[in-house]
Amino acid sequence: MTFKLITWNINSVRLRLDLVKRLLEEYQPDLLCLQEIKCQNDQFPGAEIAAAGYPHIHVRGQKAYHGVAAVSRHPIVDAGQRAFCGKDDARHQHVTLEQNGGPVTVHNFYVPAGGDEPDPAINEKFDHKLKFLNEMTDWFSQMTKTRREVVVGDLNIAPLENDVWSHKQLLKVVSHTPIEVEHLDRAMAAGNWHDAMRQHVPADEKLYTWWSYRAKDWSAADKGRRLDHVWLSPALGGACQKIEVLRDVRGWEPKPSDHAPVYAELEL
DNA sequence: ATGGCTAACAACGTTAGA
Repeated sequence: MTFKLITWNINSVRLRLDLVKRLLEEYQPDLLCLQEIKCQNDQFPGAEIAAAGYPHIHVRGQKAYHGVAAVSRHPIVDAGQRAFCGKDDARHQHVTLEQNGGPVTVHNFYVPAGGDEPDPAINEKFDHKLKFLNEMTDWFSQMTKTRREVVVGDLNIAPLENDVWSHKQLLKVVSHTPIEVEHLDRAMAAGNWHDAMRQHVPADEKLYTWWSYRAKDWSAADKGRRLDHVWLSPALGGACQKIEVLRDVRGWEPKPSDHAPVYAELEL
C-alpha cells in the first residue's frame, strides 16, 4: 500500500500549529516528522493534532531548542531515541509502524547546524556537527541492512553542487563545505542509504528545501539549499514512487517556516 | 550582498539558527 510521509523543519510547532494542521489536511500524510519543535514534551500540542486525525504521537522535545516529533495516523508499535555525542539534546527519534509488508522504522534527525566558522579547531559547534556525523556513521555501519528503514530530517548539509544556489559561493559556508559533505557521504555509505530525492530529480537540476528569512523576496532570489533529506535502506531502495519539495508551503502565511516540507510516497 | 530575519526566554538583550 502507498505510505505517505512528510518531513518538515517547523521552526517552533507552537507558533506554527495552524500551518501543521493545514499541511495534514491538505496532504493527508500517514506520518509527519517534524524538527525544531522548540518545546518540551508536555508543551507539544498533541491534543489538537490528535483531533486533526493524528492520535499516535511520539515527541522528543526539550526546552527552547531543537526537538523532533512524529505524528501518525496509524499506531506506533515501537519508538525510541538515541543521544548523540553524549548530549541529551533531542536530535533523534525513531518510530516503527506496522505495514502490510512488515514493520518499517523511520528515523527522524535534526543534525547540528554547526555555527558560522567551518573549522572544528576554533568552532566547537562545527566540531560537534562533525562528531555527530561520525557517530551516525558508526551506528549505521552496525545496522542490519535487510531491515526496512527510512532516515528523514534536517541534516543541515546540502551535499551536491546543485543542492545550493551557488556551489562556488558556498564552498566555505557551513552546510556545503567539502569536509561536511565528506562526513555526510560516509554516513550515507555506512548504511547503504539511497537518496530518495535524487532518485527522482537528476543531479544536474537545482533542488532546495530551505530559503533564508533574510532575503527580501525568498522565491524571486531563490538562493536555496537542500538541507532536508529522505534516505531509504537497501530493502526500500525501490519503494519511493513519488517525492517532491512542497515549495509553496515555504510561502504559507502567516509566519512560514524557513524550510519547505518534503513529501514522499512509498510502496510498503 | 550570505545576511538584510526569526524564535525562545523569566525576556527588552542574548543565544541560536544556517
